[in-house]
Amino acid sequence: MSDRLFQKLDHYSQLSEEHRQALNQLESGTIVEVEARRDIFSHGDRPERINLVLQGWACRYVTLEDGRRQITALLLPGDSCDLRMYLLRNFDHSVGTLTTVRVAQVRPEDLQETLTKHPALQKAFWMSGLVEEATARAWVANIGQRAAGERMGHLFCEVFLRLQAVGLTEENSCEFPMTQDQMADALGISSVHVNRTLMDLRTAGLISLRDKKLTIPNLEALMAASLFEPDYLHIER
Amino acid sequence: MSDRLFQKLDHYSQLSEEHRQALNQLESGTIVEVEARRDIFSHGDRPERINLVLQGWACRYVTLEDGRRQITALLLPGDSCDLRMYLLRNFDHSVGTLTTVRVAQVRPEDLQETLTKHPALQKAFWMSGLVEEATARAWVANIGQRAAGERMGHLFCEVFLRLQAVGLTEENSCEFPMTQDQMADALGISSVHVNRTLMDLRTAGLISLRDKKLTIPNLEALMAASLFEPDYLHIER
DNA sequence: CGCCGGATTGATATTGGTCAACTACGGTGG
DNA sequence: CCACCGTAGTTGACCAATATCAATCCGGCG
Repeated sequence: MSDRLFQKLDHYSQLSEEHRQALNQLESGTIVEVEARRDIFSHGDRPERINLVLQGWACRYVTLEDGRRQITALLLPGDSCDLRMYLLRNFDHSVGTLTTVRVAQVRPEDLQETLTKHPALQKAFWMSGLVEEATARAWVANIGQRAAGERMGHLFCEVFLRLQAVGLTEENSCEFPMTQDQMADALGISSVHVNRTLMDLRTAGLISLRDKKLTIPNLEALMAASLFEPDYLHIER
Repeated sequence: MSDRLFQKLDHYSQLSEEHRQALNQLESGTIVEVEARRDIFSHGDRPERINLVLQGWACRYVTLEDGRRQITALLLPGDSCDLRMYLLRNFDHSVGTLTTVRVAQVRPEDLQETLTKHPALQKAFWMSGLVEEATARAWVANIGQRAAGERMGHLFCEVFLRLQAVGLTEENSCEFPMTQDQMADALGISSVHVNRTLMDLRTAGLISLRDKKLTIPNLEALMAASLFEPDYLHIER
């Protein structure tokens, strides 16, 4: 009974207890536990079920023929791996776990039915798709224009705000279970450089990161240092 | 009477003459000509009308406070600037023209009505949204992992295939009206480096580009050199 | 003719990548 | 209990890609 999805959607559209029930209903079907570093689905697969992340972190990623890998999005609790994708013949990217992940598998028809019955949910899901698209564009700008330190800071800000929106932060800290290798794949820099950049942010007092726990003593400061503008997340309510 | 939108959507969903009529109908309302280097809409604006590109090139872009700019997507004839966005309160990015652009402005209600009447169109529009999202992810991977030459080659391949899908290529060439500064903003490299990288591709015989006209003597070769995989475009039919 | 935007080129500075070693630490089998 | 191993993190030395700065060139146009 995790409720992250409800919390997230509630930012996009005014939701009621009834909607919460409907979502819980959806999530209460098949629940699967996937261990870390496994694919939830892979490039080329045919979409069949819709996977909702209940717990743990996953990511979208693309691999080039020669093995280079780019993580293109993080999937946190409350996110959907493949909402809407069942229209496509094949997935054009993969989704893999970063930690152990618990997903709810939903049949597209069931989701469809729920959405038809609840227009507010329909709107909320629709908006969450828009936000995902906006986030992808923000990542393009992040990787294309920002220097390593800003880039990493931007990622930390995004993660913190997204986790906050689903109630997974404390005062000024949250879980951050990615390894430095994974961060390298997400930021488009080498893992050695991730390590050094991390040091810089630490010695600048902007963050601390130990034992998979991220602390941001002054979020405003980190946002300023990273030129982070939160509007693309559309967390408004 | 440009028909690019119809040609594009016809790749996503089996369309008929009737659908073509419906689309022409939609596009026949307000038509606006926007000169080069103007915004069609700007970051922070409230979405009101839906803009369809009939002719010319535009782009989505984000600017950082200090002036750095990243182009996050190209909008070619047949593309929509802001389909679906009217759900959002404010735009989180801007759309600007690269050349003189002719756009059709459609009221969301009119589009909605057409889509309700024609499920095949609804599906096609839906898919075009998915493709746009997939393209954004491809750009993340492109900028994050590829070296300058591959990156530029990837862009050329994408543009060529997208223009081909709407009937805007000849044998092995197409228009390519971007300046080197604009390419720099799209690829996340400096304009000087764009120039040198372009030289490399030219001397490697992979492309020629003169007077805004791009020629790709051997598309297979360019795709291989750029590690380009076309599946994210979902041009299947 | 003179100006201007874009393209081109050279010289030099930085950032970030690569390779390789070494540390820290938790888990596992003997 | 300890030797061993694997994963993740850290560090140093060196190298390659790309940025920056500054000229110069070129074609179109008032």
